[in-house]
Amino acid sequence: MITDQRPGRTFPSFAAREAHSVPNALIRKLERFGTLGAEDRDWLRQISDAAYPVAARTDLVREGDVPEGLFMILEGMACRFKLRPCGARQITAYLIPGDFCDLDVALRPQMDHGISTLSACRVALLDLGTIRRLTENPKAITRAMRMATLVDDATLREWLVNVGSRSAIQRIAHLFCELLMRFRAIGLARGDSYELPVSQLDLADTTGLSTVHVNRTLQELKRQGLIELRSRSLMIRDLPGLQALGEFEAGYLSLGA
Amino acid sequence: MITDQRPGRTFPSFAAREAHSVPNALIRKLERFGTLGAEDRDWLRQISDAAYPVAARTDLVREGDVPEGLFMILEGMACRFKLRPCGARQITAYLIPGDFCDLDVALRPQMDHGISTLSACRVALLDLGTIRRLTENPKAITRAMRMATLVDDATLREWLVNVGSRSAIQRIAHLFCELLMRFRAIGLARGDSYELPVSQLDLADTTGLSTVHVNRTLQELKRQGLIELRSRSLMIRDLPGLQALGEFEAGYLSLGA
DNA sequence: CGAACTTTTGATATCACTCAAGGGACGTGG
DNA sequence: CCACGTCCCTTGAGTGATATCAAAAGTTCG
Repeated sequence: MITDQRPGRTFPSFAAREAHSVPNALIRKLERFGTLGAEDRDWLRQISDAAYPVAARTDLVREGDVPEGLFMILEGMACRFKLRPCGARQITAYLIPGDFCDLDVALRPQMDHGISTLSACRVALLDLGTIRRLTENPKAITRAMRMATLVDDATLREWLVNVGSRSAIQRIAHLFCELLMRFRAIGLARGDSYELPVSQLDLADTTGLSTVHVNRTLQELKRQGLIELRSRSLMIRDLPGLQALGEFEAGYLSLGA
Repeated sequence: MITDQRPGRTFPSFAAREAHSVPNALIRKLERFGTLGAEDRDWLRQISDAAYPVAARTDLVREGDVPEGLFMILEGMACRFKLRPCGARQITAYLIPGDFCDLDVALRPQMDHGISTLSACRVALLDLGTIRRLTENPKAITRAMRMATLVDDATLREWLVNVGSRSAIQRIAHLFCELLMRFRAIGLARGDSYELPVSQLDLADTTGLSTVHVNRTLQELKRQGLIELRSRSLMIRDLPGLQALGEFEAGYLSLGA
């Protein structure tokens, strides 16, 4: 077993690095879906500036809540999830910087799922009035946001395929490839590695596996020389190999662009 | 084994019965999300009238296609699906009368999944121009369609929970409950039963199980007195029991309304 | 009445789960 | 600076749910 954990966590440096790149995360993400005007970018920058910090493992919205607006994650990682009566949690999406929850919140009388931070985050909240204006009078930025939502939907379908029909090792391989591409797209990957502030329990609730089996599967991925994972920092050592194993095709993330 | 299959399929009578109720399926569905004007209803009726028949097991769109418009299912059942390199199919959604695929097609450069009929269907196609007009200048009907899309998303999340963390018997129980509610909502259920023109192979590709295990699980559901299933006609004998088993909560289908 | 598909059954294999316990790492308070 | 509690990760052993393989029986349709 290659454990070799460093003494300290990487969170502080993670946060420090993000402090500079993040005003861009949201903009970078949306610009992939079409050119934004200077006005649009200013507006997005204002949103970023108004963001506030939230501790790890904090609920932003709970299932059944009447939504107050649209959350945008500017730093850190969060997730959508559903809870089963027995207490089991299924994570249905990861939210990384630049991601937001659902342009159509204003139409939603109540949440059918919860949203919770996985790591410490910086989060902004767009109020319902702003969203209504955006959706009732669509402009360039609305279009970009709608395309981002299409990607989210496609990602959810990929996750269903993953969990519905792939083996444990394939599920994790696929997930790690997906996250690499998403972190790259917002400038938060260096080469083939990125910070993954997520516990093995979180991975288990994501992939529909038990924690024990996630642990063993991660070891197998390391043993095969496909990844390294220490201190919540993931390095992909053999990206083509990992992609082949997880049947990862990046198309769905960029909508073919 | 309680097989007791009737000599003929029920498709003909199914189609005949639908011929009357279907002009309403789309309208009934959208009216649950807000009052439509007479003009809106007329427009929907025109769409219904322009629908054409499609044979069972026919692809409407394939992954990678550039979408030509928005499909609406007016009779029969269809599905969204993804294919894995090995040929395995994961069904990611069932489309029943009144369902349609994605108001934002116009933004989608290519399909990330396929759509195929499961039974014989009547299908209408809205062209891209119409959709652009609809989305760029939202009106009552656009709002209703957006809400329908929110329900589709919520359903997809439920499916992920189903496949990601429930047992075989729970997955099928949950699915059958969901379909009952959806068929009821468009007037295609009689009491606690409905036509389910779907093979056990289709159910397997939906639930992430093998056909063999689907078969055995269906037998177990019958043995427990929860359902009857003959000639593609499903009768739920103990709805509360089936709901409890599948942890089915109808909320996500109606957005809490 | 034969071909293709679907459902059913039996036997065997395996992937992933559960239970149980030990070992790190980190934070806190004494 | 140490003692303690809490997470999180790791490991072992045993079990169980579901898959796979193979084949027969029923169904549909031309």
